[in-house]
Amino acid sequence: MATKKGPKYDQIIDAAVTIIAQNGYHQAQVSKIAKEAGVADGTIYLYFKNKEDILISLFEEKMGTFVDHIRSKLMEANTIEEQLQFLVEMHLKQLAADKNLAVVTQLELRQSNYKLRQRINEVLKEYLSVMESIIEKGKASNVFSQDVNDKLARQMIFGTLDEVTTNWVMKDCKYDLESLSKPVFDMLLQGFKLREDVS
Amino acid sequence: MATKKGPKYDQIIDAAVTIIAQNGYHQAQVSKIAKEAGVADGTIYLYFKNKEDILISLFEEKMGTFVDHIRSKLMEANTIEEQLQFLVEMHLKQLAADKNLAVVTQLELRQSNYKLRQRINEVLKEYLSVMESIIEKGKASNVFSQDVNDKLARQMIFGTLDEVTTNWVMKDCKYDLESLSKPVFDMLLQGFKLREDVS
Amino acid sequence: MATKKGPKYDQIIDAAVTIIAQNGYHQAQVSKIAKEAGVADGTIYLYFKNKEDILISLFEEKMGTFVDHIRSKLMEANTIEEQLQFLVEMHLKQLAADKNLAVVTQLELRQSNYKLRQRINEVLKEYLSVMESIIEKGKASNVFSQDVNDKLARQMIFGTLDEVTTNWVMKDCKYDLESLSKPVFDMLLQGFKLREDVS
Amino acid sequence: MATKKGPKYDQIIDAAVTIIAQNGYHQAQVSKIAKEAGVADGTIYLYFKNKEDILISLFEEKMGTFVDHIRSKLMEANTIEEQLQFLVEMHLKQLAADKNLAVVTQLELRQSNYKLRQRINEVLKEYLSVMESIIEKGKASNVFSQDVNDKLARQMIFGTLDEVTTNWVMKDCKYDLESLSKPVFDMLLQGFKLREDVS
DNA sequence: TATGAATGAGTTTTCATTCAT
DNA sequence: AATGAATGAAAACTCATTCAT
Repeated sequence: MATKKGPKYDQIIDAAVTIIAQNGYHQAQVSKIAKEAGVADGTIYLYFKNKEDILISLFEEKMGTFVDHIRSKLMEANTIEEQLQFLVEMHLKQLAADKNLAVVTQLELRQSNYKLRQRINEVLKEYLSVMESIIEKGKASNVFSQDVNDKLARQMIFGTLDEVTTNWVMKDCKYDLESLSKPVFDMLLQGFKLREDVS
Repeated sequence: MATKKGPKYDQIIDAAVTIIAQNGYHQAQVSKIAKEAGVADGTIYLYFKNKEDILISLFEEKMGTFVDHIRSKLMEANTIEEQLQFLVEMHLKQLAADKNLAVVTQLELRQSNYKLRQRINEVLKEYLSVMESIIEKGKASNVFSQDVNDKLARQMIFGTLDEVTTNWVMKDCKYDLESLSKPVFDMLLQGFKLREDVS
Repeated sequence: MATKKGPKYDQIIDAAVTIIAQNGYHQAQVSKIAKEAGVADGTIYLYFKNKEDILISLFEEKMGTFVDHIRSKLMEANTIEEQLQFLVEMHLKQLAADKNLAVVTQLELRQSNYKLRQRINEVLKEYLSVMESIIEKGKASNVFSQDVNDKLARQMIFGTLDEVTTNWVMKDCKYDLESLSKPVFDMLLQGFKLREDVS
Repeated sequence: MATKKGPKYDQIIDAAVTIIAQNGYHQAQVSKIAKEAGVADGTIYLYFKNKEDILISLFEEKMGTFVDHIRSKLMEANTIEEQLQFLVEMHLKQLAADKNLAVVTQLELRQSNYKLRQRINEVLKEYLSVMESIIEKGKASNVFSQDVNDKLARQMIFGTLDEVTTNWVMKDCKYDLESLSKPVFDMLLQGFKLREDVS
């Protein structure tokens, strides 16, 4: 069984990111990943239960770091507005910083089967709860409108960030993604803010 | 070659929706689709060039109707706000009305390969341009803020609607999707509206 | 069943020669032949039992004419030598005159299955017996050596002519085939002639 | 890719000869060959790029041995006549000795497509050049007539041997092929020999 | 731990032939 | 006689996973 966390564990995950980004999900055979990682095919199975497990682990590892970075940045925020701002900034910044990873998470991993995608969604839940807690606090502190539906608001944040990033990846990462955080943040904030004059 | 548009053309497309929704993208063999459509395997190839062509045609046909319905509804709108409202309503309403189709477009077809997904994106472009023209008109008539970036706003609309619908599908369509149009519309509108007091 | 010999019968056979020469044996679908002949697919089956029957008939018709021409030319010959000479000349001349047919008989039809090739051999028998009768007469009139084995001599004639023609076809009929009849005839004649001094 | 030359490489080639001889070219499925060779279907593809590659390799391997044997026998020849005699003898002897192989090369492999047949012709070239060098030396040493055309003479040798062997195979190898080498050799030699009295 | 040769299940597509009109 | 839409059987090849060394 998978004796996780040798030095090769990380080698294999990084090789998977590289190979999937280069060849696409359906052309990322285990043997290619093994070769890129510099190990034998069989060795993969000492660290991962099966191919799906590589991809899930890849997502868990990378997403774990991703969320940790966001969370620690949020600690620095003094206001709800800043929390939302930092989240948007960090989301785009981190994906802009690792284009291979962006290609893999935004395009390639979505070609995976239903089962894998449900596991991915579970991993995402932690991130989504970070978003929801910002919404809740925003409403509690009367910065956001009470009319805002927590779950829908979270879906708007995630859906927008995801769509913005996917478009950037599909345009071959040719423009600056990070600089979009300010206008994206502005629109989201306006969408949630307390409205003086809602009919 | 594909002599499109007999009565069987539609039979096959509808069979494809049913089979993909029931079995998932990767378990939707041509022979299953043929059986569901009540034709022989080979007959499929009188109407479609290959399996990929079935899926592209499916998307084109259904998306065509989808956008047409939205467009004609938009004609009835008297204000920009109503246009955005009708678009959100019709988007959710139509997907709520055909759950099989929703499963196929939100989940299954995204497992397709890069090439098919790029064709899908081309088909989507027309819909996206409908969204962008609402943004443009909103800004031109000073209902929306000049600070709003057309493309980002469009990505927010689409990303939000897509995420909302995907979540609904992944929860097995258990709750009422259509009733979400009002709060979703509210958040989006707030996000774009002219702001009295932007810092 | 095949009501042979309408005007379309010949149209179809000629279409078959054209299509096979242009596309190769394995790319010569019945529907292509029908289209070239200007008839519907189903019409083919009013004149031929099946696809194989087209090819056999093609060979029979063309080979019949081929042998008839040779036979009538042989009537003009005054000596055994001339008979052999005329046979070689006519063989090469006729194939040189219809390159499509040469491609079909020398290359494409040989890709057919064992059964068809055996039928072709039966059709060839008549031609082969013409060759053998020349050998026999040559030996009877003491022009050819008694040591010559009838069947082997016939195989040498046919094998040589066939190989010479096949090489010409495989070189895209780029050189003059007919002019080879003199040297080919010379070699064959020498091979059979009475030898003054056989060791 | 084809990591040629394990013990299984030869097993598979021999299995292919057996299966093709028994079932015919078009009934020689990869799975049958694999079963006969005692390996899994997939194993075939560790040694051969595709099915065509099996057949090409089969021909190359067997033809290589075939020509090598002839060449080394020719070294023992003291005269041009003996060279021609040995070539004829060895050609017929080797095919007579492996009837399966004879069936495959004389009948079945000729049903292959144009591309494969052209590869086969390339492999044959080496053998044909052996024949041509005999012709050339025969003319140089004034044993053969200067009137003999090198290429045509080679075509006569090959065409004759090929036709003789094919007839034998089509008669189910029922008679003795090897014993035909003497009369065949005699006719060929006469065909090429210096003629005292050529008109 | 590590290797890598071997396994074998699974699916799209073509095309000769039919038959209702 | 003529049509042409519909039929349905049949086979090469890939690649995740195993296991003897």
